[in-house]
Amino acid sequence: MQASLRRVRLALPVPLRQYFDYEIPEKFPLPAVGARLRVPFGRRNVIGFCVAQQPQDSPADMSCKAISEIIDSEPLLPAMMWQLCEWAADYYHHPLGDVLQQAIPALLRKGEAAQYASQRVLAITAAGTKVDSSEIARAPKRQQLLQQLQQQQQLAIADAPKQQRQPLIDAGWAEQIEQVKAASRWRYQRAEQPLTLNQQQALAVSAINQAKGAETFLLDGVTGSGKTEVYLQAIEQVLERQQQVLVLVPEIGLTPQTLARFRNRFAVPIVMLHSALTDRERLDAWLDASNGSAALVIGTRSAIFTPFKSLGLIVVDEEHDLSFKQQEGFRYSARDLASKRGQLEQVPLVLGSATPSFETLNNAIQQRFRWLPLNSRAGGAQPVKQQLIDLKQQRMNAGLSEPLLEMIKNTLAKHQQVLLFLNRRGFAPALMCHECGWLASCQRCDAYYTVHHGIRQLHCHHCGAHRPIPKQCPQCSSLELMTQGIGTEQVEQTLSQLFPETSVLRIDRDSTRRKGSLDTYLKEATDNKHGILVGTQMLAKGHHFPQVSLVALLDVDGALYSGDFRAAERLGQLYTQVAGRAGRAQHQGYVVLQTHHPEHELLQDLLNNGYSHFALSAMTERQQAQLPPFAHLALFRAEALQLDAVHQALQDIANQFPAVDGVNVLGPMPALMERRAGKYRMQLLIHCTSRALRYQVLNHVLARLAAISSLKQVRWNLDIDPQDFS
DNA sequence: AGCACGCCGACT
DNA sequence: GTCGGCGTGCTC
Repeated sequence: MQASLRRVRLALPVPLRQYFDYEIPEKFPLPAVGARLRVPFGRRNVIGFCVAQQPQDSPADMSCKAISEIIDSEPLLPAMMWQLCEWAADYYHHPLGDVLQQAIPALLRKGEAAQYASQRVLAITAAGTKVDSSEIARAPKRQQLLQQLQQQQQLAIADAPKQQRQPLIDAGWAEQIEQVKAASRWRYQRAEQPLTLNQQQALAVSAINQAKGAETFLLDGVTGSGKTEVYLQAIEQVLERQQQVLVLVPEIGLTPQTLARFRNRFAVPIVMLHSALTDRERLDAWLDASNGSAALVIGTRSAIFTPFKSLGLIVVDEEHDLSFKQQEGFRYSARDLASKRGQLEQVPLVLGSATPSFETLNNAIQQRFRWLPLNSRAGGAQPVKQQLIDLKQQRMNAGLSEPLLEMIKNTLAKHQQVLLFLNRRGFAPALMCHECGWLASCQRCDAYYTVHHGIRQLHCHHCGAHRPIPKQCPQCSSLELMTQGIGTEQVEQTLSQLFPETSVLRIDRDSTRRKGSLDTYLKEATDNKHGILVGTQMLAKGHHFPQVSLVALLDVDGALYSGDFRAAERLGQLYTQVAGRAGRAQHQGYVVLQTHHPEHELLQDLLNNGYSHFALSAMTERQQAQLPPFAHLALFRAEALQLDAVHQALQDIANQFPAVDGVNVLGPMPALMERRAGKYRMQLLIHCTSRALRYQVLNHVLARLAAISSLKQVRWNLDIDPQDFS
């Protein structure tokens, strides 16, 4: 019968919503569910995970290829991680094979054994143990090495120079052997005394420590209120119990300073997972966490998939940060997966932010999360003074109003720093003909070219196309071409001219393209080497410049009237984070906002009543409009060279949706940028009143898509809980 | 997603 | 004459 077929079902690392069955030749044992296998797939070899042994429904008349290798004799991942991946594949309606692939380090994806690399070590032999080291007293270096070996049994090759070790090897006292690092144990040790907590901090620490099982906490604290100290003291208690801790931080927040803060406090093995690691270092870190050698793991988004031997606490710092959501392929939210992981492992989760996302705030309001507010600023820092500058009727100089220039002048006179934000890099966002109004636009996108003065080029920020700046209008041949709008490059240039005595530093994607230059610039900025800092959002996150006392957002109008319903939330977060950068030290801080709409209600609310109040009002609007977090969205995106193919494919998807109360299908509609890199882009928005409904209806629809031929003409994907509608 | 096959423009 | 551009189709 079918059960006699020696077959396995595999989840392969391809974005296809199906499994693949393979024969197991007699010479192999049946692989364990969860083990990796190497198999031929099309014209190449891939590594997949076994999801079922001897699948009963494998069609006997279908011929299957044979596997080529069983890599793991037992499941690669602990049961908990396997469950998390299965849950994620299900929740995000994403193929399990692709989820598993993203959940493991690159070397494991390539079929490497889940082991430390073997290292050559110098080990003492039986003869070497017995020999009296004074025999070679005339060669003191060698004698010292021998004594070291007699005490420690072995040494890394790097610690034993060839000139000294070779004679010992020749004498038969020592030998070089290949050795695999073993799991190590640690004992909790505090390196530095904790700070004294204020009442709210103490309350927060004790609430977290008394958590039963999988409780989630929102640590809601303004900048400077001492969130980190709460993390540290909550972590300490977990480490004391010999349990491990996972800390997730935003992409940009993983700085040497972050690490230093933890290192200084705890004398335990700490592992950092950041983008600069080699594949080998990543696997070693993964193993350290998995076998318990690491006490603390600090990492960005993908660190949520790190297996632990004994996890005791998860912390997500700056939980509102967008970098926790992966924006391509498997579009998971590490923050939301952290919540699921907390439930699976029955450990508490701490979400920290000065500006919580509306999703998290709503969960706190609904009492699904326990709300721990911290609202007193530590160290008695003065509150910043806020100012709205109405740009209507103002004379402007490269995006800078006269009142703002005056404030910059005053700040520089006091030898304090100025921080300016403008979310547009380049010199100007467009080039226009003064005679006929022609605008230089990208051939492949629905977008204008951005003018970059420094490199004398027009750049399309959407497809990367570039060309020289034309001298003449191609439409009317006029020579009067002028730039339109302001970018960071222009602000930098103008400020350098206006304040020739002051060093102006620009920090954006263009100025920091060289590896390591961001760190260098940030260090220079911290050391007060530049009076004025101009940058994009990149400059807003997690950096503290003690000498900054004036911060300004040069143009916030785009966020007030944007097509994206989350724009106001983001502005509120940016403004609040940025305001926290002003005057954390002893001097009075100022934060300035330039706008043409000073009367805008949300803006007034934000300035007069603070982020929490602003968030509650903005959330009322969301509730009235039935938008997240009061509804649950999914977004199908599709692109292709022919517009009608894209439209047809999405229309066919839309037609699969049953008419159900609580499910609304909106579209197909053009994407915010309908044409990008030569392709037409459209989207289909699915709006549901509950998660459960969304889950069911998408399962129903996705099962039917394989039969739809129009989908083969386009590239499409599905985004659950989309954060961005471009 | 790869990877190959397959058909049209600028090079040795 | 080919190298290579990426459009199209397939993967147990």
